[in-house]
Amino acid sequence: MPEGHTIHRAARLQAAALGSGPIAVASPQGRFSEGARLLDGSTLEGIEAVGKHLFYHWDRRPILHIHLGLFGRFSTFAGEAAPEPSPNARLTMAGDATIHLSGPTICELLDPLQVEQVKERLGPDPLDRDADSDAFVDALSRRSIPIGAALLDQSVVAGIGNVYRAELLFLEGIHPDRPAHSTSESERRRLWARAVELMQVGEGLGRIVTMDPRDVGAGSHRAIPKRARLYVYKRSFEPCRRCGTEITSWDVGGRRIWACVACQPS
DNA sequence: TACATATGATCAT
DNA sequence: TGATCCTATGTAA
Repeated sequence: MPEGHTIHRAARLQAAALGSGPIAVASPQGRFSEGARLLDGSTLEGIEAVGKHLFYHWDRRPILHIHLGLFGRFSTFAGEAAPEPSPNARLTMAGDATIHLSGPTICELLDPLQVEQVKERLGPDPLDRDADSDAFVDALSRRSIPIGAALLDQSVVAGIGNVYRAELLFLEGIHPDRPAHSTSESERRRLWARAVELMQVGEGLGRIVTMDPRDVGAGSHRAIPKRARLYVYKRSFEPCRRCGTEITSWDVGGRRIWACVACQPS
């Protein structure tokens, strides 16, 4: 279930869990056997997250590039013996902890130049402390596509996916069909600030929670019932949590989006 | 058992 | 715009 927050969290937790010793790398499924052989027994120098991409840096080995896509998943086993990996496991890494990877869109080895080329295609990442928010604001001002589509374009902003785009546009009161360049500069700046805020929450919790506690009732995010974490995503025909208007959904940029057209006027 | 669905992205037309 | 790749899960049959 990967938007950028999942990826950054994985980088942080996996680096800590795997430890600094040699890592046994294998590919039970076989489609990454060659790469696994090359990495097997090497030590990990760090895991870098950029948008939805992960880069594993090893001691004198090529860089492992992973992108989970829609279906990719990690399973981490620490403190207990890891179970046999599923026959579909593309990659397993065993150090202090064991990690199984299945279903990634990308699992490949790259040299540093190729890594730079991947990064060059990405816009600023709200989870990057040094991100250039002006680049995001400028990119939106230059696009005539719907703002709902622009937020999914990873060259505009890296790490936002279908859940965050719908929730961000709700929270900022912006109709998803509005052309990106029709938004005001202050709307664009607020979108960025909100993305940073929401994705940091998501990184910390390991799931997407966008509701303001004031709209929920009280208590910590952990106490928020499953059904009450999001304002609009997948809530067709249900009442808006702010105004009661029925949530509607339609396609924007090739994906389903949900919105309250009363709170998000066109 | 089968089908629908999913927080993604690319490529062909 | 549509087809395609990748896997797991939940619901319907």
